[in-house]
Amino acid sequence: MATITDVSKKAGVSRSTVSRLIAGNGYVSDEARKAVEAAIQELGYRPNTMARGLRSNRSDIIGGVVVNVSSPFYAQMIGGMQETARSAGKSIIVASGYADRDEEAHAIIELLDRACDGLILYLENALRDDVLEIVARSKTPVVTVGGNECPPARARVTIDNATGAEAGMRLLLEAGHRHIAYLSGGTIYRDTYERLSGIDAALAGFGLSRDDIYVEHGSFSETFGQQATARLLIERPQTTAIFAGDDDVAAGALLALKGAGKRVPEEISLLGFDDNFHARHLTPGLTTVRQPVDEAGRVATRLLLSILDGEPVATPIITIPTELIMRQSVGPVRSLSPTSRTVAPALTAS
Amino acid sequence: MATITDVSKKAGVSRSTVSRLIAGNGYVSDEARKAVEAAIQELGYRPNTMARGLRSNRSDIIGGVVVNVSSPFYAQMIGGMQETARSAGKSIIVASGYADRDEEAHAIIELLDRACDGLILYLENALRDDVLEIVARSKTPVVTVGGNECPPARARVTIDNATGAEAGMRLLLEAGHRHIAYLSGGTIYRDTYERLSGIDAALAGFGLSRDDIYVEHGSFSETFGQQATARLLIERPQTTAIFAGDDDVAAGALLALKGAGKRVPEEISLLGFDDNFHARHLTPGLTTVRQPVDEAGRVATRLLLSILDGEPVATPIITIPTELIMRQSVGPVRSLSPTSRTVAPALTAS
DNA sequence: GATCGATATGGGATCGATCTCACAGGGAGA
DNA sequence: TCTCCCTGTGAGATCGATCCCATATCGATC
Repeated sequence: MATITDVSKKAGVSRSTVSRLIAGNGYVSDEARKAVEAAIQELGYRPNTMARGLRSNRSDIIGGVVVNVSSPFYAQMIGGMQETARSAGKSIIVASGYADRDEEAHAIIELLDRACDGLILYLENALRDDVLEIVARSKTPVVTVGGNECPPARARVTIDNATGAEAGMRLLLEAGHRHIAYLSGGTIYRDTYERLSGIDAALAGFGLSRDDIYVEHGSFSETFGQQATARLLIERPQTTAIFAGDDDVAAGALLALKGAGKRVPEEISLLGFDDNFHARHLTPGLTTVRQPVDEAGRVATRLLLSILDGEPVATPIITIPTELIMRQSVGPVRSLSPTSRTVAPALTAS
Repeated sequence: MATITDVSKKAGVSRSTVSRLIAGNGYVSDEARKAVEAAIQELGYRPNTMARGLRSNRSDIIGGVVVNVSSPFYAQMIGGMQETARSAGKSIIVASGYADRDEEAHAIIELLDRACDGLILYLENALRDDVLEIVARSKTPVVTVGGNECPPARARVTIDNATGAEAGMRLLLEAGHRHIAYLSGGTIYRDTYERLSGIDAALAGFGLSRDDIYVEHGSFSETFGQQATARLLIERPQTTAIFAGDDDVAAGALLALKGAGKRVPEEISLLGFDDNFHARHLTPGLTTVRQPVDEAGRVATRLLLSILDGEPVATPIITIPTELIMRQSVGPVRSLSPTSRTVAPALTAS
């Protein structure tokens, strides 16, 4: 591979001049510029990233940690990150934290070793103390997405769980539902509490409180949705609507409902959260609160890029709005004859 | 950050000794080893990746190009790659090629600029000539996955499309179907032809040929599946089974079938290909040919790692077997009374 | 006792860029 | 004319590791 010295020799200038031209700083005469550009072209010269990085202490690599790169949810976020990073000439290395504190620690340290210019973290646990110190010492700027708060972060991107959950709950209440079950996710997540506060707000708007609905905590998984719903059908048969903590929980709930021969939404309404990849493929299509996770990835990356450019971060917390996606799984309550056959509810499909 | 010189000073040895210890080659006395290890511990020393890379011309980064990192299909593959690479102490940078020749070229060049030790490519187009030359000149080993052949590749991992398609078609034939439509993907993919050859083989086993079924070429998309199926229902109402080019096509087909009030599998059977993320979430669960794409990612990475270790590549082409996943969308043909209500077919659910 | 190989260590060149500093020429203003 | 600033260029130090080579010690073998 050609080096900068080869280029400088061919162009009859010094390495410094070539370097200045490439970096776009300092003075370069038109004559020199042309000669160097021709030499670069002819030799097919590409600067050595390592040498540059060693000297300038920049790698042009952004590190990302998500729960699991294989999951469609995070894949979307990574897509958003990559798109944005690419337009700034940076690449992305992602690692999985597998929702495990030590795995997350390992992933972060690995990324720091790679001299990432900055980190975007979607963690499920608080940072281990030793890692916290290492991150701080490295002075690598950090932006977090979703999840819980994380001390070293210079900025945080969250999705507006509260308003999303509020809109979802209001949808159910406006459809006349009063026997509502909320199958929440795990209690270790900030998301969970934010959503609950939104639910409270919606309930309050109808003169109700959380005591007027049934709330069960579990995990963000299909299994939980299925098991909790199966239990629910036996213990609380009066339930007319289920609000699932996320679409996985909703998918599980739907399996249980179908298994019990319940028609959705005629007999029971089902509302999800996330707008996962498969939400629109469920039957009936799942009405859900969309979390624009790709947008979160883009925003987080943009934030990090501007921090790297030395721009002051105006708003250290950016909240991304959710969106209610209307499909077919929520319908009006049938209070008098809950098992009677009804026409499909008049909600817009998407 | 502490450097190797700091460590050597603290331990009272030379940098060379520290370097030898870390690299694990050359001789280091027990005494020196202990002193150095203590110093490393105390200073929290971590070798500078850039400096190491510059000198040794290794980055410990593997570059990957897939069609689209956001897609669940490729996310799975990336997960497999990452898992394997991690255990060898390497990281992965992935870029999207968006099935566009120039985008793919751009992605590859970007990865080469990052001095990736090797590349894993899942491309949809032949490499641009100039890129081919650059890759060759860089001597970076390349492993390709799926898709078409790619000249610079030292090894290739393919998924056994032919056998998979053969097994799928045989399933339909054994269930008694004779009016079969195959909604194929795009004609630019090698996959397409491999699957067709498998289909031919299955047909031959029943004394039939491709002329005895209906084949339509389109693209690997839900839209194609939906439109082609809608057309099919009008123009070839005798069809009793649809074999979709992939699960997206199948999802589209299912939408069209439901839209037309057709019951699956009672009135018409539907078979997919891939075992996409949402295959099991469709209703009915989609019987499909599983492409173990995560395994392909793992195998490709393992191959690349052994090439990087200088091991001779015994088998330059590795074929990964597919697997028939039995769910509920394929049933026996109802030749006499195609619209009569039937019980669910006796196939194993998964 | 000389030779040889294995063990152990350090010195210094090197990878390919960036970046600071010194310096030169030329035009403007005092 | 002298000074000062702007433009333009190159020499050389530097980043933090690796790696080749020289050297030293020690025990075994002839």
